[in-house]
Order: sequence, then C-alpha cells, then structure tokens
Amino acid sequence: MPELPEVETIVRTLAPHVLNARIEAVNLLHPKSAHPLSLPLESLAGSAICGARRRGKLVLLDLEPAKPGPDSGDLLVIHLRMTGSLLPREHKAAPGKHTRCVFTLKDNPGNYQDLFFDDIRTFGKILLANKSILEAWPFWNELGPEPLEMSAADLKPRLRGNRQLKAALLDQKTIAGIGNIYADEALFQSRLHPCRKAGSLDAGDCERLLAAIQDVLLRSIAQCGSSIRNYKDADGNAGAFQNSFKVYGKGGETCPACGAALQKSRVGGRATVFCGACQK
DNA sequence: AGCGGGACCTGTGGGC
DNA sequence: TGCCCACAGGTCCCGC
Repeated sequence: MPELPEVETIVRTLAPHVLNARIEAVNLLHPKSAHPLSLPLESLAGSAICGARRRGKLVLLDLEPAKPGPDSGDLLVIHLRMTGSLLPREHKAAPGKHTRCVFTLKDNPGNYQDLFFDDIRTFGKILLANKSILEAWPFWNELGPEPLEMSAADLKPRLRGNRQLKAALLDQKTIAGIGNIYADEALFQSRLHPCRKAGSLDAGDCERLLAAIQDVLLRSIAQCGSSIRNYKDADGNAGAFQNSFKVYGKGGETCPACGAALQKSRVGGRATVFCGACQK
C-alpha cells in the first residue's frame, strides 16, 4: 500500500500518539507478521518510544529498552507493504478481523492506549532490531538514498545498466520510497519513457527526473498522501493526492499535456500508464 | 544482467 | 443475485 508520502504522513500523525509512551505489552495475533530476523516481540515490554521516523517506506520507532543489553532491541521497524496500517485505539478495544498485532502503550500521565497493526493481506512485517540484526538485514543495508535528500549527481550513477527506467525506480536499492504510483507520476512529469534504458539518461535527464520525483512526493505529502482503497493515516484520515494523479490508473484517458490516449502496459511486472507521445 | 512469472494473502469490482 | 476472473500501493525467488 503505502509509498513514501503515505508512510511520511503515517509517521507524522502517529508521533503524537506514541512519543514518550512506554510499551506495556505486545500481543502478536498473527505470527507471520513478525519478521524472521526479529527479536521476540514480547521483549518490547518495558521499552519507551523516544522517536518516530521514516526511512524509505519503513516506519521506524526508536526505543529505550528497560534493560539495555546486547540482546535487547532499540529499533522497531514496521514495513506496511500493501495493506498494513497503524491505528491508535482505545485501551482494550476489540481486535478487528485483520488486526495482526496489538501494542499496549502507557503515556507519562499514566493513560493507557492500544496501537493496532492491521494488515489485510498479511504481507507487512514487524521487526524488533538492534545494531547486529540491522547489519544482517540486506534490505536495510542496501536501501538506496532518500529521494528528498539527494542530488541529481547522486542519482546519475545509480541509473546504470540496461534495465528499464521504471524497474530501476521501483528497486529500493536505487532510491528508497518510490512505488508504482509515484514512479508513473514522476516519469510522466519528467517526460521520460518507463522503458527507457536506465543507463541512457544524461545529466539533464537525471536532473529533470529527480526534480519531478521530489515535486510529486512533496505535493503528495502536502495532501497527506494518496488513498486508493485502504490507506488511512494514524488519525484515520484519508489522503487526497489521488485527485492530482496525471496518469496513474488512467490508461485509455487523454494525456493532460498533449491529448493523446494514455497507454497502459506492464513494466517491471507492474501496471504502467504513460503517454507515448510525451514520454521519450 | 535483467526480464517475466509466480509466490505470498485477502478483498473488491467488473463482466457475464 | 451470484460466480469467476483480474487486479491491487510490495518484495523475493526462480528460471531463462
């Protein structure tokens, strides 16, 4: 489900609910929602949440363990994949059909609250990590740079080779946080064809592409992300950027730039919409 | 190297 | 109304 703008929105709305709270208990309802590399989630009990951040599409909660040691976790990593969500709920609220994990939180004044990890398709993962676990996690170690903190000069050498440009953008090793929606939107805005060979972009193309990526992501964040079906932020609100899509989900409609019919095909295994006239 | 296909899951929407 | 198929915001793995 969520790409960078949605995860950013989730983290921003989640932070006031969880910062400085202590995790009193964890109830893992669906064992597969724990990442195979994770420390036991029960060992979270007693940890305080001292940070809420995003890296790519990952939600990161920084922890102060009750008993710091080599076997304790100091980072809770949550990958929402397609349908994961993080929802603050009243303490002892009944889990829903798709609730996979419940974190019981206690804030400074002593009020209890539950945090639900819901996930319809159960692709999402929760990982309680420390330094050595992160070092053993390839996805983490190979994750590309943040698109909002990089330059076109950083991007250029990452777009090597013969692979299709869109496939390169979807590869989290190239850039972190871009998914199917924002790949299509950024490629349209930069007038680059999704099947262009990644290594064929010159410096000017890279500048135009990165500018488009950053513009699309920032405009989406300003609208609290895109809500196609399931996505909601931690306050239960939907985003609005889906109303600003130029091409995503619009195969067969007219190109907003030139009026030609938008083409739909499959690139990198994903549904892809682009304008064959504008994008070269 | 890089692509396509399938796997992992559940739900929804369209066509008949 | 109901059934069946296609498809969905992500990633990994396999074979060609």
